Amino acid sequence: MESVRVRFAPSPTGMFHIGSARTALFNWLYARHTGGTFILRIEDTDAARNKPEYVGVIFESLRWLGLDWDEGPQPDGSVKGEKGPYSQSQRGEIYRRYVDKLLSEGKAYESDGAIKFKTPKTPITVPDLICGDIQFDRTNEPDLVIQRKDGSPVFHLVNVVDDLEMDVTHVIRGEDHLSNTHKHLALIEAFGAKPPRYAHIPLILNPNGSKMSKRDEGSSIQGYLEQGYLPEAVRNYLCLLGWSPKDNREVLPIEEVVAKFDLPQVNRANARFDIDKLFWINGEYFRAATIESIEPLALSILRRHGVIGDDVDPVYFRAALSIVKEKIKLGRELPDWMRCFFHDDFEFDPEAAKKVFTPEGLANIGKLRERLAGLDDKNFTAAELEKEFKALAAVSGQKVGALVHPARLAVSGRPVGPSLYHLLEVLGRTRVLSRLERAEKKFSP
RNA sequence: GGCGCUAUCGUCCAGGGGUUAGGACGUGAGAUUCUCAAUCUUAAAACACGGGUUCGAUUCCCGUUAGCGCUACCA
Repeated sequence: MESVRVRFAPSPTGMFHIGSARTALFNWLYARHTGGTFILRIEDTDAARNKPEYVGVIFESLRWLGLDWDEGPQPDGSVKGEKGPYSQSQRGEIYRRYVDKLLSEGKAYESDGAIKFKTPKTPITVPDLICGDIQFDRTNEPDLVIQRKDGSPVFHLVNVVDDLEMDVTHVIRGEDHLSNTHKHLALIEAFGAKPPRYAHIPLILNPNGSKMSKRDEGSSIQGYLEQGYLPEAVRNYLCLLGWSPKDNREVLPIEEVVAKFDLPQVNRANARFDIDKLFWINGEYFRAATIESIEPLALSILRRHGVIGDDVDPVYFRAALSIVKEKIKLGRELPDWMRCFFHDDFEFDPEAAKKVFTPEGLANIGKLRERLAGLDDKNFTAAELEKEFKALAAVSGQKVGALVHPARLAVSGRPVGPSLYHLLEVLGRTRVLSRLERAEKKFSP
């Protein structure tokens, strides 16, 4: 049995589409499952749309998703693999050779300056690992342009030639190519070569069922990166679009997907993109993540939003992050939740202030301040603070919530947040006491 | 228009000739908690339609409809 060789062949257009990400993922999964080779090839034949510098977007997106490739151009400028070059813009000579071969054998001809391939008009069967055998009646199939008037080769030609030259054994690609595959098979036959196996995976659609295009909301991988999604979560979600572990589980480690993944069980129906489910999966990963693993993400988002600068006390930062992390699902929520740890000049939620900073609420803040002032720095811990709150509630005959809510708003400006006792501990005695006093003065009539 | 693919809760995914058609997200209700999140309990929610085949079809076959794709000197 020959070793599996699959390829992912994106165009450097400047954005990395979520559908491309899934195609790359399924290729990668199949390569890793079979112990085969995953090739990255750059399809940059369309000079008008592609820019060399955009190749970096492809590298970054693949690496962010954890999809490593065995052959192809590398981010450091080197090239791995013996079947290169891996950018189509550098393979012009190879394509010309194939076109000449067709020309000299009378299988192609010139027409208005372009070169056309004489498409056979007989029926053909396209065998597909996911969709099964599909028949195409080619009686009315027009001849295929394989080289433009300007001498550049078209997609169908380069795609087929590259797959042949790179010894690709399995072509795993979007279903939008299914109806094109008979053309590729015809070309391969004309070259006298053995075709790869094909597997067409269904498309990702918008929530409304339309095709997800570049401009659609949520179609760009960079968008997820910027919003603070975790790559493992995005990857996990993508695995579930068209594939299933069949045991009703949703969150599962990639190693397990690699072990179980196979082509015949890939679903044949298009899937709609469900951002709510991705959000939920991200929350699962977020909560399970260690502080160390999300710290870089948190630092970069908070810096980008001006919540912190370059000099942050790492111990204080981690303490704050660890109590906030339990409450949120997405990195993007961090700035709002963490501002109060690093800034005194926060706004008070006006609605909450109206509701909580009542005369009673403010009186409670005063009582709290007196009571908490009795604690020293060493005793300013969540456990001790909880005791104090409960004791004060007991002596004043109130529910502890009557103390908690004004206190939270006074120290953070927000009606929601992490566990209050932990919040107070992390903020520390000095900040807490001065903020309690400030709120008391500011909101007293 | 022609050709191709597809069709199970709103969405994603199981299932499969006889099932109370299962799980997850989301939604509703309740419990718990200092808020929120989480967690727990619970509810509503689907086999597109019409013909066959069969004792029996959501499952197999055909058709219809709908969605998507291809039909470029785009990829």
